[in-house]
Amino acid sequence: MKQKTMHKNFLQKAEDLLTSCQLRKTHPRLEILRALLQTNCPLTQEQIAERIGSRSPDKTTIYRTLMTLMQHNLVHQAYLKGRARYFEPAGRCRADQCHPHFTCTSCGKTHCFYDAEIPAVRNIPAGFLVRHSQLRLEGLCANCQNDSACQPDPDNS
Amino acid sequence: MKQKTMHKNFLQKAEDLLTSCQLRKTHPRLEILRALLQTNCPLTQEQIAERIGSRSPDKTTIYRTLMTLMQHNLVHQAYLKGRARYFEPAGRCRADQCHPHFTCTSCGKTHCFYDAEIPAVRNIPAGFLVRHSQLRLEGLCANCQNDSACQPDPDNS
DNA sequence: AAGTAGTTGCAACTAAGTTGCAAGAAAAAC
DNA sequence: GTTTTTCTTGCAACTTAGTTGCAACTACTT
Ligand SMILES: [Zn+2]
Ligand SMILES: [Zn+2]
Ligand SMILES: [Zn+2]
Ligand SMILES: [Zn+2]
Repeated sequence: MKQKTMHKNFLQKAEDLLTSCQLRKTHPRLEILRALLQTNCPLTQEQIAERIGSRSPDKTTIYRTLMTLMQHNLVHQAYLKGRARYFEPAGRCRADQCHPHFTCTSCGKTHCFYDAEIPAVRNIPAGFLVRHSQLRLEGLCANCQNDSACQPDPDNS
Repeated sequence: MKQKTMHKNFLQKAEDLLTSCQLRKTHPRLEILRALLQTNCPLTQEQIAERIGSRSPDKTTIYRTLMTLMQHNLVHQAYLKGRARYFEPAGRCRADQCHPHFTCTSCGKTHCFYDAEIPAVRNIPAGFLVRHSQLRLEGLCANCQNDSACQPDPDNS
């Protein structure tokens, strides 16, 4: 029951977001947006496809849809380790700064710190106009601190 | 003269760094380290090869050398826009935080803010042990603020 | 219901990075 | 200073992540 309600809500929210940007409410867009809204960490194209499952759109469509959603500021990228691009809903950040992302060096999981705040940076060189900032944090998550077998891995890139 | 002196110094520094890690002082390692030490912004494999010029090692060697240098903490990665990996000498950062990187949204150039400092982040969720932080800044560089033709480009990824 | 403009899937392609392995070069041993 | 050992390199082939062109399709408009 509760599941179904949440499900409905995310789909409804996806529709509302598309409407607000005057974008067509196509099946791929609704599914992709819903997948992003349902999770609380940034996802790659492949992870989005996995979560949608067998009805997932082609990867080309996923990338093109993400580009469209980024152009309309419904989605943005997080810059994490590794070569893949990570996407998440915009609108969980302030205009001048994204929420920080924490990646555990032991288990590799990334968490969004929605409520953490980046204080103003000191000693910005003269002449630069800073408009936006993003913070990447690394360390150990609660699980990996407790589990003695988990030690930070110095060469995971 | 001054050029030659600086040149000599960077090569000497590269040798010293390799010695300090008990790594063999091979031609590719010296050239790659020197290329990184000579510049003041992070470089991709391709940019390193360009700067070394015709005597540049194979790209496989460049990547493998960078991995080796990272394992010995002589080099680390910067996480910037785009798909390529960027490398720079370690040792221009504090242990708990890298120096911030500023990327101009208009011209795309990246600058290292060696002296800027990230104040402690507030509201880190309980249970997480933060060991390291990296800050990415975006905005307009001095040139692009003055040049009226330069406007921030919302969709350069 | 028909028209139109925007969207999708497929196949082929590109860019960035990795792997296996034989040949080559540093350092160590003699 | 030559030999031996061990580490390092270059090449070719491969993988992964993302992009492009284009014909078929579908959401919205009239
Ligand atoms: Zn962990
Ligand atoms: Zn996030
Ligand atoms: Zn600029
Ligand atoms: Zn830097």
